[in-house]
Amino acid sequence: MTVYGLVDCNNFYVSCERVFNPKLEGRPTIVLSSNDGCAIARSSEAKALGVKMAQPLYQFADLVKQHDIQVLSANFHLYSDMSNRVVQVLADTAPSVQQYSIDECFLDLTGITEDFIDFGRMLQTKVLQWTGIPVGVGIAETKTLAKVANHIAKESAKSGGVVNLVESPWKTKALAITQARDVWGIGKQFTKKLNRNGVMTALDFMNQPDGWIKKEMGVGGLKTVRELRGEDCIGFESIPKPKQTTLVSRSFGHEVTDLDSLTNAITVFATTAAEDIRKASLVSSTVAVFIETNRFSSESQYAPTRSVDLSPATNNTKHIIRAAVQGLKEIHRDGLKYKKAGVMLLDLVDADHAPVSLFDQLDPKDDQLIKAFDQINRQQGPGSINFGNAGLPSSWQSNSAYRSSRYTTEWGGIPVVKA
DNA sequence: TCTGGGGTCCTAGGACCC
DNA sequence: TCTGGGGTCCTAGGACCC
Repeated sequence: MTVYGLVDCNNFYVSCERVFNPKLEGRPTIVLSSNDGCAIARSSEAKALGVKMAQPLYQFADLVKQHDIQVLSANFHLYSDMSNRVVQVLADTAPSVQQYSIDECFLDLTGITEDFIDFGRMLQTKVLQWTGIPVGVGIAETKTLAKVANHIAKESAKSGGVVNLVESPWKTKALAITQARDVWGIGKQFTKKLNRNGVMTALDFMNQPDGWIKKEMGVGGLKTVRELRGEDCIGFESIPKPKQTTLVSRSFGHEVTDLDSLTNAITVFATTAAEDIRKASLVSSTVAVFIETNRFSSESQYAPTRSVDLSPATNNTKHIIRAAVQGLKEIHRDGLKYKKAGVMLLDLVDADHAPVSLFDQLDPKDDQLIKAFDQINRQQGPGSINFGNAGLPSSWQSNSAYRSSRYTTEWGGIPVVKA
């Protein structure tokens, strides 16, 4: 039997900000999504004031004023660096770690001989001490149950942030106090369907017949219910699977109409996406580009996507930009106001196992060029050298009015201690 | 005025084949 | 009016996650 731990950072982005700005401690604080759109992280104080997850800023601007809520733009360089530090501490401490998201890790605790609660508390203390990030820990026989345990750990002050459901007499109680909508794998649509049928709690859900669940929720629903019953259906993966797609997209700070500005944005996105897959030693055989008018506007919408084949499969910025810009030209229509755009790289495969066609013509200079490109940007800093017009000032830049420093990833951002 | 970004998996249905 | 039956493969879209 496997024992799973789930370590989840509390209000992760807010906690990262607090590490470097202790004045935020105890004050209602939120972090906004890119373009300063919605609240994507809320301190407990902000939650208590009624700020909802993913709520647009303009909808609670009054609350911000009334209660002096501290508002920050997202600083993903900082968060992903802090995330790596947390994962590192866990990896040094637990037998095996699987990073699940920027703020969550599953642990394989099989074989741990000491008391699980004690082990959880030790992890909590160590992560807090070494990184400054507070975490909660849930422990159980399946990942889905570990998620339940973690959820309870967050809600219940008594737990001190650590809950163990392994062979626990409280398991049934735990499932009875967990709402169906809080179960991992049950989202908005399924919650509606379940509630309509009188299924309100995780326990209710667990007691539904398999046939009904399969019919209403497919094989995914079946997996979830079995996991709740204690049957391990997902398993532990210490080696992450290579990703299959990558996406770089942004909402624009202002509406954009001209093809030049869109070309600039698409060039920047394609550059980032290509760098992304080069780092992972992957190549793509399809690039897809999309543009969108404002989807919240009452005016008619236009949101086309165009895929362009790359042959041979590549991670070369030059080829990827060329394909993306070609796609953009095919879908761009004059006279529309665009609010968002993006570049996707699809069908990613390992660069060493890339399919090669008989008719592909490879230019050895391309390879040298991209190596030099990466080297210059590594030595001189990101964006020192660019393809096309990617380095020019642009009219589409996303809003980011309240961003903190890149404390841990840029020389200029390192905090200074004044004597 | 203002509304995120980045992923995964599953399924239904069409195209195509014999 | 009537209109094979299966297979496979691909894609779009819907559900979920953080």
